[in-house]
Amino acid sequence: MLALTKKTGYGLIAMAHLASLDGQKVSSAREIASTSGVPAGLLMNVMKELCAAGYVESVRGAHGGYRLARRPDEINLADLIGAVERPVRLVECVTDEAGERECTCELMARCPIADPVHRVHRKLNDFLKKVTLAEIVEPCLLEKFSSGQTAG
Amino acid sequence: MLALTKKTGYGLIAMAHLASLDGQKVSSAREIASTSGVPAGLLMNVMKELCAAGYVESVRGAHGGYRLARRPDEINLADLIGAVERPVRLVECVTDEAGERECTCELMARCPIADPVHRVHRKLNDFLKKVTLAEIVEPCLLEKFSSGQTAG
DNA sequence: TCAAACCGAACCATTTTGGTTCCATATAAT
DNA sequence: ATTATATGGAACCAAAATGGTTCGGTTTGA
Repeated sequence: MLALTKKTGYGLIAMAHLASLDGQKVSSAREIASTSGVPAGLLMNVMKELCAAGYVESVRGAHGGYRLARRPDEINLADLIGAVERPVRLVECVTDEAGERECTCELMARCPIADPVHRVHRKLNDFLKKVTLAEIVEPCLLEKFSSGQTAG
Repeated sequence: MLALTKKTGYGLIAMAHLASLDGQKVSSAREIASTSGVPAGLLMNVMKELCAAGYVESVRGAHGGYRLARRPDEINLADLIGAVERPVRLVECVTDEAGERECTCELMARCPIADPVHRVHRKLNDFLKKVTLAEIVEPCLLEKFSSGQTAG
């Protein structure tokens, strides 16, 4: 459908939330969920994936939670998508993000559009790599500095 | 999954095929299917949709088939996607291609990322609008003019 | 009249998504 | 120690989307 999944959307919302925290503070998945209105159980799963992918750090046990593991401008949409949903793949016959063909699509031999479409795929990926969490999160940060830390 | 559906891929292949025909010649869905190795029944459906959307013209009856209804440089990927699959929609809360919100997403009121994500959606759409059939089809056209009409 | 082609509409199996639930482990507070 | 709260890991399921088929109808050239 050429759409992000809800998991990615929820992940973005959660990362935006975490970006609005200061210092080493953590926020639990349940907390993020209730603040943002996202289903808690699903968000828990997403957070685990974000953690496994190294975008957030977890603190276990009571008063635990998550915090960002990288600066927002070091996190881009393409990688984030790869962490919580299947990787971007404009067409089936391109599996790695560089757009190289590795598959054994039977159409490939006579497919008249493989090369140009792979080129488009690479351009799409470049585009997504340029979209950073920093710019998605920007209004949240503004809010953070103007309204004095009401989140949480 | 942020991927085109196979229908869109098949549609592109078919349009590329049609672009390689000269003049007012038509090619039947079955013919395109057997040439390109795409499942015939499904391609028939896709062709109907492309026809309904005005990208190809149909000639009914024996010796009928399809031909392009527009110049390849007047057909862009964003519109084509809209014709054969559900429209591009980076997130749920944006339904029209301009990226304006029209939905009534309950998260909207407290969603911290709606505006930036909509901005990204618009940029994605602009990108897809710039990808024309002409550039996807280019190698086919080269083949057409160099090897003297072997296709079909 | 017949066969080839489009037209319209169901119909179905598989895959993906969205979401829940359960159990195990870690840890702060009592 | 016990308990409440958290993550970690994995299975599980329903709903939606996709990929593909099929059937009956209409048009039209031979």
